[in-house]
Amino acid sequence: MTERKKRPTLQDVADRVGVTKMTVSRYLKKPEQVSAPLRARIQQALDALGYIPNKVPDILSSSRSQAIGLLVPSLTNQVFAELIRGVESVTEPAGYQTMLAHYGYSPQAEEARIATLLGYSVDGLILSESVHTERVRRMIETAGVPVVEVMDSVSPAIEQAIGFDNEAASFAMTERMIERGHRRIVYFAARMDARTRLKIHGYERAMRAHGLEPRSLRTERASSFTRGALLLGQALERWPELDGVFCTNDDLAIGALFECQRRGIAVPDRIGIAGFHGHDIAAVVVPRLATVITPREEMGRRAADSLLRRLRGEPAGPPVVTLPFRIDEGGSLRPAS
Amino acid sequence: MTERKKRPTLQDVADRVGVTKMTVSRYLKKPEQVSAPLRARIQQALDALGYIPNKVPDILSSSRSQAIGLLVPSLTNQVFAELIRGVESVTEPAGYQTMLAHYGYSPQAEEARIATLLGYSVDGLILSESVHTERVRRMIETAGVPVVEVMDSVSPAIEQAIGFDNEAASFAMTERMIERGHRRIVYFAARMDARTRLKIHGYERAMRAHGLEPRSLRTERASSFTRGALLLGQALERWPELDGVFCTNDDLAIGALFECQRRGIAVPDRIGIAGFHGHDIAAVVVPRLATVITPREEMGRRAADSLLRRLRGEPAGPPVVTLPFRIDEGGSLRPAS
DNA sequence: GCCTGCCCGGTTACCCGTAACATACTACCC
DNA sequence: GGGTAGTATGTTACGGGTAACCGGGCAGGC
Repeated sequence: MTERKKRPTLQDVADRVGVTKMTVSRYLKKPEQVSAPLRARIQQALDALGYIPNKVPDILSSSRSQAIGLLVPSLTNQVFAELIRGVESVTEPAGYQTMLAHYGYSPQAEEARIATLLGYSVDGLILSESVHTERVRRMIETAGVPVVEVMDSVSPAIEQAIGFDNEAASFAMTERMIERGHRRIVYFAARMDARTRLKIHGYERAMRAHGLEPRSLRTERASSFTRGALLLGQALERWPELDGVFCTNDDLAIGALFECQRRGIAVPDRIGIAGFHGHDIAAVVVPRLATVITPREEMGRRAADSLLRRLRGEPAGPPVVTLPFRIDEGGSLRPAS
Repeated sequence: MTERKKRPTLQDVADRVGVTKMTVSRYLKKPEQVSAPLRARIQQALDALGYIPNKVPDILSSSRSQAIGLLVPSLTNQVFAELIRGVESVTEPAGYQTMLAHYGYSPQAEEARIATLLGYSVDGLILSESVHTERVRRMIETAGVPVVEVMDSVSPAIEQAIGFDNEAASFAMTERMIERGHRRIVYFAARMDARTRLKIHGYERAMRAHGLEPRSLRTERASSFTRGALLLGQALERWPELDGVFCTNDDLAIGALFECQRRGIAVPDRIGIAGFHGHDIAAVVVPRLATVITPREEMGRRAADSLLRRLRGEPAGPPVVTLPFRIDEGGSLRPAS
């Protein structure tokens, strides 16, 4: 059991058939160029030895891996699961492998992941961030691989950004809450990344535009249902008269919603609650959660599409693509009068 | 912009310094073997060119990639996110790269993913399934890489299984529901994989042991909150007198719980609800969800640990490791009398 | 002065699949 | 029968980092 068996190579298969490995390689890639009798014998040898194709030598000599790297900050966040699905719906049919890496919202970790991916010779990168270390920009530049950034359409892109306008989305939802009669609205933020800052800015701009005072509660911890519940408690202590909560994502919002239930606070009569992203769960809680529905899967599709297009040598398209978002009021805001 | 700059190699760096690439390679791996003045000049050249280490040639010549493959059926499922975290908490400090692949519960897709990973010369594999195609077993055998299977501790393992007893866990929760006074309990299952079958079996065994009639509702669709809500509707139509629902995972259970809220059905008085896995959300819904808390992260840690150990040539340990589960009654079962 | 040993850098070969080119052989035409 | 085209296989070289081995120069001991 401990004798290490070397995995079979093309040469092993070739020896067994009595041809050169080139012929076997041809059979695998362009079978019609190999005579019928040989085809049968080669296939037999492949089966007998259990040959597993080895991409490494080809990557080495061609410097092309037929793989792209996809970086997401987190895997537990539903948003990125849907982004991944979008990317793979394009890369897979095209015969490209997607290498997934996550970096826990840390720019340093992102840098390390990118270095690793480039070490495997990925042909292109999709990043979920618009803020990067200087070394990231340099690496991408010297590696000469195409890059697309997703999730945001505001910050200046390395090459191309495909996303939506976080600031505008946040502004729009805040206005909607105000229209529905909510006034003393508190913003719940978790991790303070660039996108969160944009969203807070949108919220504050909308509040001020209506002569209202913005108030926000921030935590450095990761967002979660539990965290949303905790934040609601803190907010009520600090601003007992609050009548609206706008959360940076659905997790916090759902947590806040449950905490209201637990405390017997009527939603939306006493407090209106809104989330961000529009996940499955927003549609099933009672009352349904008001949320901003963002084009997560579409961003993935578009980004992958643009990347593959460029790998085929086609032009990159516009440097910024802004996809639309949509507001779903659910049942957690006061009804329109 | 369109001139493709080739990414710098060790040779380029060496030329710039006036040494051979071997010396540069040494500097990167064992700097103490290079004289101090050269060290400085090499570092300068590395910075100037922005050299990015290339793992591919080394993988080719050593057949070792310092990477392991981790296969999970789904990324949207919280369970696997935690499994991944457990694996990486071990592989990362050890300097191993984790290559993630998902296969949507399809054995054929699993086979394809494994072939791809082996094509990149991963040094070992962690699989989340105990049922595999014949070709999967053969590939792993001929590739000669160590494998660990997680999530289940019952089915015969390829080499080693680290998991928990799905059947026993399901049996235990069913008994608990019965103890709490629920009798006409319906089982909600989604995708019919091997683990689901084990869980159903545990449920049925417990029901029969108490002279109760097992009833289950199955759907081939993926489980989700929405699906849980739908199943509850169907179940009530078919068995209006049901007083308990045991779901194959928390998502379905939460969906069912909300549907009860929507219909004004009292939980747990009229209907008791239990889920499986013990995610974050189970603890925040009102009432808290009864659920089986499974050792997701620990399975990942143990599996990675065992795999790395074997890669260092140490013995594999027992072929089956059964980790404990725990039942959390939450508030969605009737109180103990 | 010569040998020993160390330090530090260079040389060589290897991993394996495939692009590009070369060659053998057949068939067919005028 | 010589030329041409086409088909089927072989030959060669390449990619880039590193293990294993080699060798020059210098210090220190006797």
